[in-house]
Amino acid sequence: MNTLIVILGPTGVGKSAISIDLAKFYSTDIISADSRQLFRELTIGTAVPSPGELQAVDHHFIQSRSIHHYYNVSEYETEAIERINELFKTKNPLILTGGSMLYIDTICKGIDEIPTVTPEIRQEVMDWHREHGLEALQQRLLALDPEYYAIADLQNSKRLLHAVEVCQMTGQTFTSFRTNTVRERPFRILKIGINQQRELLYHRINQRVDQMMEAGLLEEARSVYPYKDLNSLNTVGYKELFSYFDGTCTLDEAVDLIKRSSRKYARKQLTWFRRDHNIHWFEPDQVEQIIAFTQAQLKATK
RNA sequence: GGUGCCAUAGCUCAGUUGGUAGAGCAAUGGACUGAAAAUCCAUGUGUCCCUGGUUCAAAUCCAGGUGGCACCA
Repeated sequence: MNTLIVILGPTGVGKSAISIDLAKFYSTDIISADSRQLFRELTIGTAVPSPGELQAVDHHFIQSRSIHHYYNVSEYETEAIERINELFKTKNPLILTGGSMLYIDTICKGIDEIPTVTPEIRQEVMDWHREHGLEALQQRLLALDPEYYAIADLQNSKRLLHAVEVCQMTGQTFTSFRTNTVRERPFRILKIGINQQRELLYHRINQRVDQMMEAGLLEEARSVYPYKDLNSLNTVGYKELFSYFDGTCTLDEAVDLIKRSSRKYARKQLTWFRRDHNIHWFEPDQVEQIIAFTQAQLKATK
Protein backbone atom coordinates (compact mmCIF):
# COMPACT_ATOMS: atom_id res chain seq x y z
CA MET A 1 0.00 0.00 0.00
CA ASN A 2 1.23 3.47 -0.83
CA THR A 3 2.07 5.85 1.97
CA LEU A 4 1.56 9.58 2.28
CA ILE A 5 4.00 11.03 4.77
CA VAL A 6 2.49 14.18 6.25
CA ILE A 7 4.92 16.71 7.67
CA LEU A 8 3.07 19.21 9.82
CA GLY A 9 3.82 21.70 12.57
CA PRO A 10 3.62 25.37 13.49
CA THR A 11 4.74 28.10 11.15
CA GLY A 12 8.47 28.75 11.10
CA VAL A 13 9.50 25.47 12.71
CA GLY A 14 11.34 24.25 9.62
CA LYS A 15 8.88 21.91 7.93
CA SER A 16 10.03 22.80 4.41
CA ALA A 17 13.67 21.93 4.95
CA ILE A 18 12.80 18.61 6.56
CA SER A 19 10.35 17.75 3.79
CA ILE A 20 12.96 18.47 1.16
CA ASP A 21 15.50 16.25 2.90
CA LEU A 22 12.91 13.54 3.10
CA ALA A 23 11.85 13.96 -0.52
CA LYS A 24 15.45 13.73 -1.67
CA PHE A 25 15.99 10.63 0.40
CA TYR A 26 12.96 8.91 -1.11
CA SER A 27 13.37 10.50 -4.57
CA THR A 28 9.80 11.66 -4.45
CA ASP A 29 7.60 14.77 -4.70
CA ILE A 30 6.16 17.21 -2.20
CA ILE A 31 2.51 18.20 -2.18
CA SER A 32 1.89 21.47 -0.41
CA ALA A 33 -0.91 21.85 2.11
CA ASP A 34 -0.51 25.55 2.52
CA SER A 35 -3.40 27.86 1.82
CA ARG A 36 -1.18 30.84 1.12
CA GLN A 37 1.87 29.47 -0.68
CA LEU A 38 -0.72 28.52 -3.24
CA PHE A 39 -0.70 32.04 -4.64
CA ARG A 40 1.82 32.98 -7.27
CA GLU A 41 1.81 36.67 -6.34
CA LEU A 42 3.04 35.86 -2.83
CA THR A 43 6.58 34.66 -2.28
CA ILE A 44 8.48 36.28 0.54
CA GLY A 45 5.70 36.68 3.07
CA THR A 46 4.48 33.13 2.66
CA ALA A 47 8.00 31.69 2.89
CA VAL A 48 7.78 29.55 -0.23
CA PRO A 49 10.83 27.32 -0.75
CA SER A 50 13.77 28.94 -2.56
CA PRO A 51 14.22 28.50 -6.34
CA GLY A 52 17.03 26.06 -5.59
CA GLU A 53 14.83 24.00 -3.34
CA LEU A 54 12.00 24.03 -5.83
CA GLN A 55 14.40 22.80 -8.46
CA ALA A 56 15.83 20.04 -6.31
CA VAL A 57 12.43 18.51 -5.55
CA ASP A 58 9.18 18.66 -7.51
CA HIS A 59 6.58 20.62 -5.56
CA HIS A 60 2.86 20.62 -6.25
CA PHE A 61 0.37 23.38 -5.47
CA ILE A 62 3.03 25.98 -4.78
CA GLN A 63 2.24 29.33 -6.40
CA SER A 64 -0.14 27.66 -8.79
CA ARG A 65 -3.08 30.02 -8.34
CA SER A 66 -3.73 33.71 -8.54
CA ILE A 67 -4.87 35.81 -5.60
CA HIS A 68 -7.63 37.06 -7.90
CA HIS A 69 -9.31 33.69 -8.19
CA TYR A 70 -11.64 32.37 -5.56
CA TYR A 71 -10.36 29.21 -4.00
CA ASN A 72 -11.55 26.96 -1.23
CA VAL A 73 -10.71 23.79 0.66
CA SER A 74 -13.05 21.64 -1.33
CA GLU A 75 -11.39 22.58 -4.58
CA TYR A 76 -8.07 21.81 -2.96
CA GLU A 77 -9.31 18.41 -1.86
CA THR A 78 -10.40 17.46 -5.36
CA GLU A 79 -7.24 18.67 -7.06
CA ALA A 80 -4.80 17.38 -4.50
CA ILE A 81 -6.31 13.92 -4.14
CA GLU A 82 -6.36 13.57 -7.89
CA ARG A 83 -2.72 14.58 -8.11
CA ILE A 84 -1.70 12.33 -5.24
CA ASN A 85 -3.36 9.30 -6.82
CA GLU A 86 -1.69 10.10 -10.12
CA LEU A 87 1.75 10.45 -8.54
CA PHE A 88 1.40 7.22 -6.59
CA LYS A 89 1.46 5.38 -9.90
CA THR A 90 5.17 6.05 -10.12
CA LYS A 91 6.24 7.20 -6.68
CA ASN A 92 5.97 6.00 -3.14
CA PRO A 93 6.03 7.37 -0.53
CA LEU A 94 4.76 10.89 -1.26
CA ILE A 95 5.18 13.81 1.07
CA LEU A 96 2.50 16.27 2.09
CA THR A 97 3.75 19.38 3.86
CA GLY A 98 2.06 22.43 5.17
CA GLY A 99 0.66 24.33 8.07
CA SER A 100 -2.93 24.76 6.97
CA MET A 101 -4.69 22.50 9.41
CA LEU A 102 -7.96 22.26 7.57
CA TYR A 103 -6.19 21.49 4.31
CA ILE A 104 -4.26 18.66 5.90
CA ASP A 105 -7.37 17.20 7.50
CA THR A 106 -9.17 17.46 4.22
CA ILE A 107 -6.58 15.28 2.56
CA CYS A 108 -6.52 12.82 5.43
CA LYS A 109 -10.22 12.57 6.15
CA GLY A 110 -12.10 14.30 3.37
CA ILE A 111 -14.73 16.95 3.73
CA ASP A 112 -18.50 16.80 3.26
CA GLU A 113 -19.88 17.67 -0.11
CA ILE A 114 -21.65 20.96 0.26
CA PRO A 115 -22.73 22.87 -2.84
CA THR A 116 -20.51 25.84 -3.58
CA VAL A 117 -22.36 29.05 -2.89
CA THR A 118 -22.78 31.34 -5.87
CA PRO A 119 -21.22 34.79 -5.63
CA GLU A 120 -24.69 36.34 -5.90
CA ILE A 121 -26.08 34.49 -2.90
CA ARG A 122 -22.95 35.16 -0.91
CA GLN A 123 -23.14 38.86 -1.65
CA GLU A 124 -26.82 38.99 -0.86
CA VAL A 125 -26.48 37.28 2.52
CA MET A 126 -23.45 39.38 3.40
CA ASP A 127 -25.25 42.59 2.57
CA TRP A 128 -28.25 41.44 4.55
CA HIS A 129 -26.03 40.73 7.55
CA ARG A 130 -24.33 44.08 7.26
CA GLU A 131 -27.70 45.78 7.29
CA HIS A 132 -29.47 43.79 9.99
CA GLY A 133 -26.67 42.71 12.28
CA LEU A 134 -25.59 39.57 14.07
CA GLU A 135 -28.69 38.99 16.11
CA ALA A 136 -30.91 39.04 13.05
CA LEU A 137 -28.54 36.63 11.34
CA GLN A 138 -28.86 34.28 14.28
CA GLN A 139 -32.65 34.45 14.06
CA ARG A 140 -32.56 33.83 10.35
CA LEU A 141 -30.47 30.72 10.92
CA LEU A 142 -32.82 29.57 13.67
CA ALA A 143 -35.69 29.73 11.20
CA LEU A 144 -33.79 27.99 8.41
CA ASP A 145 -31.91 25.31 10.34
CA PRO A 146 -32.77 25.01 14.05
CA GLU A 147 -30.62 21.92 14.36
CA TYR A 148 -27.48 23.74 13.33
CA TYR A 149 -28.49 26.79 15.34
CA ALA A 150 -28.46 24.61 18.46
CA ILE A 151 -24.80 23.68 18.02
CA ALA A 152 -23.46 26.69 16.13
CA ASP A 153 -20.98 29.21 17.48
CA LEU A 154 -23.52 32.02 17.48
CA GLN A 155 -20.93 34.77 17.89
CA ASN A 156 -19.03 33.66 14.81
CA SER A 157 -20.73 35.49 11.98
CA LYS A 158 -18.66 33.79 9.27
CA ARG A 159 -19.97 30.40 10.28
CA LEU A 160 -23.54 31.62 10.50
CA LEU A 161 -23.24 33.35 7.15
CA HIS A 162 -22.14 30.22 5.44
CA ALA A 163 -24.87 28.09 6.97
CA VAL A 164 -27.49 30.63 5.95
CA GLU A 165 -26.03 30.88 2.44
CA VAL A 166 -26.25 27.14 1.95
CA CYS A 167 -29.82 26.93 3.27
CA GLN A 168 -30.82 29.87 1.14
CA MET A 169 -29.31 28.47 -2.01
CA THR A 170 -30.31 24.83 -1.73
CA GLY A 171 -33.60 25.05 0.09
CA GLN A 172 -32.25 22.37 2.42
CA THR A 173 -30.80 22.66 5.88
CA PHE A 174 -27.08 23.14 6.31
CA THR A 175 -27.22 20.22 8.73
CA SER A 176 -28.39 17.88 5.99
CA PHE A 177 -25.01 18.30 4.28
CA ARG A 178 -23.00 17.82 7.42
CA THR A 179 -22.67 14.06 7.44
CA ASN A 180 -19.20 14.15 8.92
CA THR A 181 -18.17 11.00 7.11
CA VAL A 182 -14.49 10.16 7.14
CA ARG A 183 -13.44 9.33 3.63
CA GLU A 184 -11.33 6.21 3.21
CA ARG A 185 -8.20 6.96 1.21
CA PRO A 186 -6.55 4.33 -0.98
CA PHE A 187 -3.22 5.01 0.70
CA ARG A 188 -1.75 4.94 4.15
CA ILE A 189 -1.20 8.17 6.07
CA LEU A 190 1.78 8.66 8.34
CA LYS A 191 1.76 11.90 10.30
CA ILE A 192 5.02 13.44 11.45
CA GLY A 193 4.75 16.54 13.64
CA ILE A 194 7.62 18.99 14.02
CA ASN A 195 7.72 21.13 17.14
CA GLN A 196 10.18 22.66 19.52
CA GLN A 197 10.33 24.59 22.76
CA ARG A 198 7.92 27.50 22.62
CA GLU A 199 10.53 30.17 23.34
CA LEU A 200 12.83 28.91 20.60
CA LEU A 201 9.95 28.75 18.16
CA TYR A 202 8.94 32.34 18.92
CA HIS A 203 12.52 33.44 18.53
CA ARG A 204 12.71 31.76 15.13
CA ILE A 205 9.45 33.31 14.06
CA ASN A 206 10.58 36.80 15.06
CA GLN A 207 13.87 36.32 13.26
CA ARG A 208 12.18 35.05 10.16
CA VAL A 209 10.00 38.13 9.97
CA ASP A 210 13.08 40.34 10.10
CA GLN A 211 14.62 38.26 7.32
CA MET A 212 11.50 38.62 5.24
CA MET A 213 11.67 42.38 5.62
CA GLU A 214 15.31 42.33 4.53
CA ALA A 215 14.37 40.18 1.57
CA GLY A 216 11.88 42.78 0.36
CA LEU A 217 8.54 41.93 1.90
CA LEU A 218 7.62 45.61 2.00
CA GLU A 219 7.87 45.86 -1.80
CA GLU A 220 6.04 42.61 -2.32
CA ALA A 221 3.21 43.81 -0.13
CA ARG A 222 3.12 47.13 -1.96
CA SER A 223 2.76 45.34 -5.27
CA VAL A 224 -0.47 43.67 -4.15
CA TYR A 225 -1.71 46.60 -2.05
CA PRO A 226 -4.27 47.62 -4.71
CA TYR A 227 -6.03 44.30 -4.12
CA LYS A 228 -5.86 44.42 -0.35
CA ASP A 229 -9.53 43.54 0.09
CA LEU A 230 -9.16 40.14 -1.55
CA ASN A 231 -9.64 37.26 0.82
CA SER A 232 -6.36 35.78 -0.31
CA LEU A 233 -4.61 38.85 1.04
CA ASN A 234 -6.20 38.62 4.45
CA THR A 235 -2.89 37.08 5.35
CA VAL A 236 -0.29 37.54 8.06
CA GLY A 237 2.60 39.62 6.76
CA TYR A 238 0.50 41.48 4.24
CA LYS A 239 -2.48 42.83 6.12
CA GLU A 240 -0.20 44.44 8.72
CA LEU A 241 1.83 46.20 6.04
CA PHE A 242 -1.40 47.34 4.39
CA SER A 243 -2.18 49.16 7.65
CA TYR A 244 1.17 50.87 7.35
CA PHE A 245 0.40 51.88 3.74
CA ASP A 246 -2.99 53.11 4.92
CA GLY A 247 -1.19 55.27 7.43
CA THR A 248 -2.81 53.75 10.49
CA CYS A 249 0.48 52.58 12.00
CA THR A 250 4.24 53.03 11.65
CA LEU A 251 6.45 50.54 9.82
CA ASP A 252 8.00 49.37 13.09
CA GLU A 253 4.57 48.79 14.55
CA ALA A 254 3.52 46.86 11.47
CA VAL A 255 6.59 44.61 11.68
CA ASP A 256 5.96 43.98 15.38
CA LEU A 257 2.39 43.15 14.52
CA ILE A 258 3.49 40.63 11.91
CA LYS A 259 5.62 38.90 14.53
CA ARG A 260 2.76 38.85 16.97
CA SER A 261 0.26 37.53 14.42
CA SER A 262 2.70 34.83 13.35
CA ARG A 263 3.16 33.73 16.96
CA LYS A 264 -0.58 33.62 17.43
CA TYR A 265 -0.97 31.60 14.29
CA ALA A 266 1.64 29.12 15.49
CA ARG A 267 -0.21 28.73 18.76
CA LYS A 268 -3.48 28.16 16.97
CA GLN A 269 -1.89 25.51 14.77
CA LEU A 270 -0.58 23.71 17.83
CA THR A 271 -4.02 23.80 19.44
CA TRP A 272 -5.44 22.10 16.38
CA PHE A 273 -2.69 19.47 16.14
CA ARG A 274 -2.81 18.70 19.85
CA ARG A 275 -6.09 16.83 19.58
CA ASP A 276 -4.78 14.56 16.81
CA HIS A 277 -3.25 11.58 18.57
CA ASN A 278 -1.98 10.00 15.36
CA ILE A 279 0.87 12.47 15.06
CA HIS A 280 4.41 11.28 15.79
CA TRP A 281 6.32 14.26 17.14
CA PHE A 282 9.94 15.19 16.47
CA GLU A 283 12.24 18.17 16.96
CA PRO A 284 13.43 20.19 13.94
CA ASP A 285 16.99 18.82 14.14
CA GLN A 286 15.93 15.17 14.14
CA VAL A 287 15.89 14.59 10.39
CA GLU A 288 17.83 11.36 10.70
CA GLN A 289 15.45 10.02 13.30
CA ILE A 290 12.52 10.98 11.11
CA ILE A 291 13.98 9.16 8.13
CA ALA A 292 14.69 6.08 10.25
CA PHE A 293 11.20 6.21 11.70
CA THR A 294 9.51 6.47 8.32
CA GLN A 295 11.67 3.65 6.93
CA ALA A 296 10.63 1.38 9.76
CA GLN A 297 6.99 2.30 9.28
CA LEU A 298 7.15 1.77 5.52
CA LYS A 299 8.69 -1.64 5.97
CA ALA A 300 5.94 -2.57 8.40
CA THR A 301 3.23 -1.80 5.86
CA LYS A 302 4.69 -3.75 2.98
C1' G B 1 21.08 72.57 43.65
C1' G B 2 15.56 74.42 43.21
C1' U B 3 10.54 73.57 41.60
C1' G B 4 6.78 70.61 39.45
C1' C B 5 4.87 65.91 37.73
C1' C B 6 5.00 60.61 37.89
C1' A B 7 5.79 55.45 40.35
C1' U B 8 -0.53 50.11 40.10
C1' A B 9 -0.42 43.04 36.04
C1' G B 10 5.07 41.13 31.34
C1' C B 11 3.90 46.36 28.60
C1' U B 12 0.70 51.00 28.24
C1' C B 13 -2.33 52.90 31.65
C1' A B 14 -7.66 53.46 34.58
C1' G B 15 -8.92 53.68 39.62
C1' U B 16 -14.71 58.60 40.94
C1' U B 17 -15.56 62.43 47.67
C1' G B 18 -10.39 56.90 51.73
C1' G B 19 -13.89 50.85 52.08
C1' U B 20 -7.42 45.91 50.34
C1' A B 21 -7.95 46.96 42.23
C1' G B 22 -9.44 46.55 36.34
C1' A B 23 -9.12 47.81 30.94
C1' G B 24 -6.36 47.33 26.30
C1' C B 25 -2.18 44.81 24.42
C1' A B 26 0.97 40.63 25.41
C1' A B 27 0.72 35.54 27.25
C1' U B 28 -2.09 30.89 27.78
C1' G B 29 -6.10 27.35 26.75
C1' G B 30 -10.18 26.01 23.55
C1' A B 31 -13.52 25.71 19.14
C1' C B 32 -13.18 24.84 14.07
C1' U B 33 -16.90 21.36 7.44
C1' G B 34 -16.01 25.72 0.83
C1' A B 35 -12.99 32.99 3.57
C1' A B 36 -8.95 28.47 7.52
C1' A B 37 -2.24 32.59 7.74
C1' A B 38 -9.64 33.20 8.12
C1' U B 39 -13.24 33.54 12.08
C1' C B 40 -14.94 32.91 17.10
C1' C B 41 -14.80 31.87 22.57
C1' A B 42 -12.50 31.61 27.47
C1' U B 43 -8.64 32.81 31.33
C1' G B 44 -6.50 38.72 35.38
C1' U B 45 -3.37 37.50 43.27
C1' G B 46 -0.50 42.03 41.51
C1' U B 47 5.21 43.38 47.97
C1' C B 48 -0.68 49.23 44.13
C1' C B 49 8.09 51.86 44.78
C1' C B 50 9.93 51.89 50.25
C1' U B 51 9.44 53.61 55.47
C1' G B 52 6.65 56.00 58.92
C1' G B 53 2.12 58.86 60.21
C1' U B 54 -3.37 60.18 60.29
C1' U B 55 -7.80 56.89 60.33
C1' C B 56 -12.22 51.81 62.44
C1' A B 57 -10.21 51.51 57.32
C1' A B 58 -4.87 54.08 52.82
C1' A B 59 -3.39 52.45 45.88
C1' U B 60 -6.08 56.93 47.47
C1' C B 61 -4.56 61.84 52.60
C1' C B 62 0.34 63.67 55.17
C1' A B 63 5.89 63.48 55.96
C1' G B 64 10.47 61.52 54.61
C1' G B 65 13.28 58.36 51.34
C1' U B 66 14.43 56.05 46.53
C1' G B 67 13.96 56.04 41.22
C1' G B 68 12.26 58.36 36.57
C1' C B 69 10.70 62.62 33.59
C1' A B 70 10.19 67.91 32.72
C1' C B 71 11.37 72.87 33.59
C1' C B 72 14.44 76.61 36.17
C1' A B 73 19.39 77.69 37.81
